[in-house]
Formats: sequence, C-alpha cells, structure tokens
Amino acid sequence: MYDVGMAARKPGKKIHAQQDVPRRVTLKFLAEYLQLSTTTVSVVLSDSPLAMTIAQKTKERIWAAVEKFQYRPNMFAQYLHSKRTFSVAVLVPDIGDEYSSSLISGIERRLSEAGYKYIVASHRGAPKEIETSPETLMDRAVEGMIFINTPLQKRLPIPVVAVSDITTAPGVSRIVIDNDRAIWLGLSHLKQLGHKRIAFFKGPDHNGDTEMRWKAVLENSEKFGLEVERELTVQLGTYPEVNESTVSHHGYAAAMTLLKRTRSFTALMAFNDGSAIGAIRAFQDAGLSVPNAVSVIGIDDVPLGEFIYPRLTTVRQPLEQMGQLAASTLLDRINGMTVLEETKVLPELIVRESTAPQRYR
Amino acid sequence: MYDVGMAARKPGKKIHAQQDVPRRVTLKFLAEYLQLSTTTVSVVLSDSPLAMTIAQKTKERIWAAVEKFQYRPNMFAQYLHSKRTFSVAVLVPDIGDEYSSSLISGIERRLSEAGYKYIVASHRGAPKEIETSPETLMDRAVEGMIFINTPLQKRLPIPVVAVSDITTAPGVSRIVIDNDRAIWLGLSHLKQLGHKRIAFFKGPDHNGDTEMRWKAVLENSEKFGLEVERELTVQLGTYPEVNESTVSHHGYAAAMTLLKRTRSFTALMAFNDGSAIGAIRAFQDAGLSVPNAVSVIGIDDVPLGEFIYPRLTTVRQPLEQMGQLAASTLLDRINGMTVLEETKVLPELIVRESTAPQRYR
DNA sequence: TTGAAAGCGCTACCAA
DNA sequence: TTGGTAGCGCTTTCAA
Repeated sequence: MYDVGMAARKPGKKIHAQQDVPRRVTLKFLAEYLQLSTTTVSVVLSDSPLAMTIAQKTKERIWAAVEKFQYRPNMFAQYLHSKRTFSVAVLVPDIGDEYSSSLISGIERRLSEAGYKYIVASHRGAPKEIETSPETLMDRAVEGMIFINTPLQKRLPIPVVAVSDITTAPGVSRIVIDNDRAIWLGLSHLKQLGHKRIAFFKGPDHNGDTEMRWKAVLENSEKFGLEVERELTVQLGTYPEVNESTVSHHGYAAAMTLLKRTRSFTALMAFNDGSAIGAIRAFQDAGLSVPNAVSVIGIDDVPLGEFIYPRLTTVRQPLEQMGQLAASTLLDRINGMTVLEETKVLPELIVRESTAPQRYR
Repeated sequence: MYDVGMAARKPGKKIHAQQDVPRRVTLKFLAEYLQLSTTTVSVVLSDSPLAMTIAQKTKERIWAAVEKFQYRPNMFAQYLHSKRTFSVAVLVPDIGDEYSSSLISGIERRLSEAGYKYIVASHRGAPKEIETSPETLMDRAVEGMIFINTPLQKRLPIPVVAVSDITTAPGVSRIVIDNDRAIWLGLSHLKQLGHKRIAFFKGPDHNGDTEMRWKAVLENSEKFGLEVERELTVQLGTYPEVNESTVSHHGYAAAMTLLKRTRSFTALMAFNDGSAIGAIRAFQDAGLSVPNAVSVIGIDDVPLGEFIYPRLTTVRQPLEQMGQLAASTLLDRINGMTVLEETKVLPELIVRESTAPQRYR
C-alpha cells in the first residue's frame, strides 16, 4: 500500500503527489496534492476567521480536492486540540426493557439533531458495573452523561442529567415525571368511579420513582378521604420472591399475594403498566373479571396496553419526550448554559377498559 | 489552572513536578514527576516486550505514581498510533422497538465482555439516514458495524454483520433465524390440532424476514397438504393504510381486513407476536373467541406474551442469543478470523393458550 | 495571501 | 536498564 509519508522526502522539496490514493486521505496528503501547506487547507476547511484571508480561487481548489478524494477529517486527531468528541454516554439498568429503550429513543432523536452520538452502557443492577462504568466512559471522553434509574455516588467532572433519579451526587440535573400529579389522576379517576377500597403496588426499592410515587399515594389518598391499608398494599419484587425478571411477573406475583390476604378491594392502582398487566392476568386466573370485579390502572402507557384484554386504563408517562428533554438539558449544560435543577413532566390520564364503576359485591 | 506544559522549560533541564496536579494527568506529567522518560513509563504501562528490561524497582515506582495520580491513558492519543478504538456501531430501524432492543441487549453483553463499547444509530426508515450514517459512523472510527434489519448498499471497508438481513453489499456475515423451521413448527402445531383453513400474515416489505418466512409458508403448507389461499392472506402494513406505527396496529388492521373478506378460517399464523396480539384483539372485538373460534400463533415470544388473555402460543426467536452471536461474529472478523457467511439460529415452539383443537363450526 | 513550526498525548525505533 | 526523537493527523500561533 502506498504510504503518503514517503512523498515528503525533504522539507521544502515539493514532490507531486502520486496517483495512488492512500487508504484514508489525510490533510497532509491533500496539501501536498494541492501544493499548499496543511495550514492553509486546515484553515479553509474549518472555516476559521483566518479563512477570510485566503484567495477565493484557492478555496475552490481545496474544496474540489476534498470532494475528489472524499476527504474527511480524522476526529481523533482533531480531538487532541479541541478536546471535543461530540459524544455522550447513557447509563441504564437494562437496554432491553421498554422503559429504557423508549427514553433512549427520545434521547437519540435530540442528540442526532445536534450531531452527537452516544454510547449506552447497561449495568443490569451490578454494583461493580455501576461503580466502574463512569470511569471507562470518561476514558472515551464523553462530554456528558445521562443516568437512567441508575445511582451515581460521586460527582463527575462532566455534566450529568438523571432521569428517574436515584443519584446522590451533587450537580446533577433531573428530569422527572410529576408523580404527585400521576397518582392524583389515577386516584381521582378511581374515586369518581366510586371505588373506596383501593389496593396499591409500591415500586421496587431500586427504582427512582418508588419513593415519590408512594409519598404521592399517601398524600393524595388522604386528600381524597381514602384509606391506604397495609393489607391492601404490596411492594413489587420483595414478596414473594420470584426469579423471573420482568415487572409483569412481579405484578402477577404481587396480585396473587394480595388475593391470598383478602378480596375486599375493588380497584388496584399498580406501580406501572407492566405490573398492572401482570396483575390483570392474575385476577383473571383467580376468576375475577377485570374491570367488573376489580378495576386496574397502570402508569406508563406501554404500546401493548391498548391491545390487551381488557384494554389498559393508565396514566401516560411521555417517555420519548422525557428522553428528548434529558438530551436537551445535557446539551445545554455541555454548552455552558445554566439549566433547571429539576424539570417536571406532566402525565396524562388515558381511560380505556380496565376500569369501571364500582359495583357492590 | 496549572498547566503541566510549563514544567518542561528546556529539554534536558529537569524540573521537579509541582505539587499541583493538572486536570487530567498525562504520561508526560507522570514521567516528569518520576524523573523518567515518557518512553520508559509508556513501555511499562503497556507491558510491551521491552518492559522485561525495566528494573522491577522502577516499575513499582511507576505503578505507584499511576495509582497516586489516578492516571488513565488518553485513548484518543493512543488511537493515533494503534488505529484502534474498541468500538463498533449498531444500526437499527428504531431503538425503541422490542425487537431491536432485545437484540442490542445481547450484543452489548458480548461486547462488554470484550471491552468494546458501541454507538447505536436509529434511522427510522429514513433513506437519507440509512445512506449517510455509515459514513458518520466511520468518522468515529468504529472497527465494525452490525446492521439490524437495515439495508446496506455499498461495501464498507470494515467488517459488517447483519441480523435480519436485507443488505445487498458483499462481504456481510449474516445471523438469521431458521425461518423454515419456525414456520414448520407453527404449521405442524396447527395441523396437529386439526386446522385446515389457516390464514396468514405476510410481513412488511422492508423487513428482512418477510421473504424467507413467506417462502417457508408456501413450501411447508404444500408439505403439510395445506392450501395457502389468497383470500386468507394479508400483508402487514400494506392494506389498509394505518397511520399508527406499531406492528400490533398493523396486526389489528390486517385481522379486520381478513374478517371483512371471510370468516372461513379456523387459525391464523401471524408474522410475529406483535401482529398476533393485535389480531387477537381484533378477533375479540369481532366477537370471535380465541382460541375457541380461532387459534392464533405468533413468532418471537415477547415478554408480555404470557400475560395477555389468552396467553400467546408462539415460536420463540432467541433474540438475546442472536445478538450475542452477532457480536461474537463481528469481534471474530475484527480479529481477522474467518467466520461463517451465514449462521442460522433455531426457533422453539412455545405452546400456551391461544391455540386449541379445531372445532367444527 | 500563505507557510513554518510547535504541540496535543502517546508509541516506537534506535541509541546509549 | 533507560532516553532521545520522530511521528500519528490535525490546529494554531507567528512570520513572511
């Protein structure tokens, strides 16, 4: 393979570039081909202020050569000066789950508009991964990071935004659903339908929405004159132990647990759609019709929700939009703007078929 | 901020490194601190053959300093020599859909074992994106690419692996489900249950499995003495036009189309789980019980399949495993090994509740 | 209007 | 057992 380097034998001694084009064309090659200095070529390519002083004719020759050789600057060499990589990292528990991938979809949309690429790293809950991956990502010189439902302990030297936040480090911008509003929407819907004895699923401990959402359950129940009974609440993923990993499995198991305790509830406010769908199946298996015997409401609005039987009533969490917001916020911080420490996103009630007026039983 | 560069005033004139540590420690800084040359430090850090010749004592001093200053080599500077980035790119139609994200989950697992990171780019079907993103990804110096259900026209100068292949370029390694076997499994199951008039969903045109799967339908039907009637087949995404994007919507619409034509079928072999779930809902809405009036079988085995009503009978496509295989194959090619041009993965029949023996109607 | 030279952080060749 | 020096591909003074 022809090596460009060989063309420059002695400084000052111009040698016409050979016909052979190296595997990847470099600035130096272009300059030699054009009988110009790399400086000149670099200046016009990057359109720096100095480019004003270059003859129009020269510029045109340069651009023609760029076109001819399909020259593309080497980002890694550029980085050495600019320290910019136009890439960020996204940390998620598991890229395979619906929640993460919907958010990432939104993140990507916004990022690609800005010419950024992203690296995603799933830690699958492994503490070691969570601990070390910020480092290995910093090695790739990402300009910022987005933590999705992932704890960050120490402050990073780059901008960080968290979605479904469980970070404890300072200086993190947060994008969160307005959980109070979400619960309020669900509860007021159930209340309007006449439900009094409502069961609740509390989220798993490692989830960033669990605490806020549970607090909202307590507060809003009080507001609505509803009682949150211990007997009617079960936390996902704690009891009983299930090996299966999806939230739906946890929802199924949680519903079964509930049924073993009592059947005195007429509605269930689940933690999310996955657990709601699992619970619906459990109720059906136990011979309880949904929504006739028990109404079920989820949170999220997963795509399949409108195809299950009965179609799922839920509180929509605009994940795509939250992803976009996270990306926008991160880009703003990267560009040195000051941003809100926390941005709340509004949920929306989607009434379908899994909720119905309470019938006396 | 203290600038390390200032420490080296004149070559040869050693100056003790200051107490101040620069933002990010460099090799040069370390070397000055240790009163060694960068060569020496570099050699022991990379544990090159030459490292044998370095005094143990010196090595220890170096490692201690690395620890003390938390030195991490700059990958971008390293790249300039090694031309290696330990990163690959993954192209998908949409990272938000279940199919893509499950595959990526497998890809990531294998990649991270090998210390690789990946960039994902969703083109959302936009021809312009599909055309240009290989270029922009090459700019990031990825060492290979994985195309998921995405067309690649021209040969790339780096290794490429395709999953659900629709590439036309040469030199691509393919990972595919054994579609013939998948259809065979589904059809033999239905046949055993006594079904004779079976409806089919054909996949959308832009999907890599559509052709092979349809061919398999034709061939296996013949083998089983089943007839594939025009009236009983509808292609997803073609008719009628639906604006909604998910396959489930397409499945719902396709099923409705089918019902408008005839009700003379007793089973449906869908193109995948998404369309199967949409179809089940359509049948239910039309007053047809599944599986009593019509049996439905999907392909994929999505997580929610076992929670819908009725639980979905399906042919499992091991997406995680296929992702891992894709990554392994790509890594092998990157490392210069020769790999199979095509690897077929075996599907598996999962019998649940959406299929039942045919009852005479 | 253009070019020489230094330097970004690291590796590698050749000396000492 | 260790160091000087050149160079990877590019940008950026400073000079001409």
